[in-house]
Amino acid sequence: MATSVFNALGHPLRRQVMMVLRKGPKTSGDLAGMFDASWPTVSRHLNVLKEADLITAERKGTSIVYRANTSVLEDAAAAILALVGRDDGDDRDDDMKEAAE
Amino acid sequence: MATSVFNALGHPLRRQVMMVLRKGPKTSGDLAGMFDASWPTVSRHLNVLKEADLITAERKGTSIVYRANTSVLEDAAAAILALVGRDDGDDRDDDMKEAAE
DNA sequence: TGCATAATTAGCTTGACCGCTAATTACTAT
DNA sequence: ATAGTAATTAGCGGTCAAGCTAATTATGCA
Repeated sequence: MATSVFNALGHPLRRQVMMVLRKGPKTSGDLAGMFDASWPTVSRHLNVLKEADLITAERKGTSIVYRANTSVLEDAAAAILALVGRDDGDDRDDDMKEAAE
Repeated sequence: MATSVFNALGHPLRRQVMMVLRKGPKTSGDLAGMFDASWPTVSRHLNVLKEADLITAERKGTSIVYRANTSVLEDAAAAILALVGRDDGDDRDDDMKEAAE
């Protein structure tokens, strides 16, 4: 889960999409028109964000409306802060072998 | 900058390294011994983290000691929170064309 | 010097990502 | 049914990430 979110955010265009979407919903066409990339390219980036659950898609007549999913962003921020150690995590287990995600 | 940080965090093993390092410095050998991956593989992951400035490396005799760079993690968390819009960002500019990183 | 240990770099293979154009699906309206 | 607009999927070429083993560099010590 965290992996897909961070990978999704690991592309400038996708972060810019999130920037736009945080101010309100937009259709795929709206978003495609805002960037230099071709429409199909933007469309695939949107799909990456959707797979990471960072945005939701809803058909509205002939268009598809995208919305930001802020809760997942908050979770991601929390995951990073957990890495900082601010919460003084008491993870008494230093053996990471085959304990992957 | 944000791109490299998010991409670095977009791998489970690298996040686990950060988890370990937040509790204190470790040598490359220590870290390599904690995971299933081969030493060279771990070494390259460490390099990715270093390129993203998430960790620092310092030679200590025959070993190399790695330390977490918490400030970059905090910046990353802040970057995500900025995407959430909690700060009510007044970015009056919706034209993203050729304004990449 | 010469040997042993620590760690990285080199080289290779596999699989994924990114961007494009062209083709296809989905829906609306006439 | 047909045409038109919205959006995604298919397919292609190029590049980059991830894993391994083997080779190389760097340091410490007898």
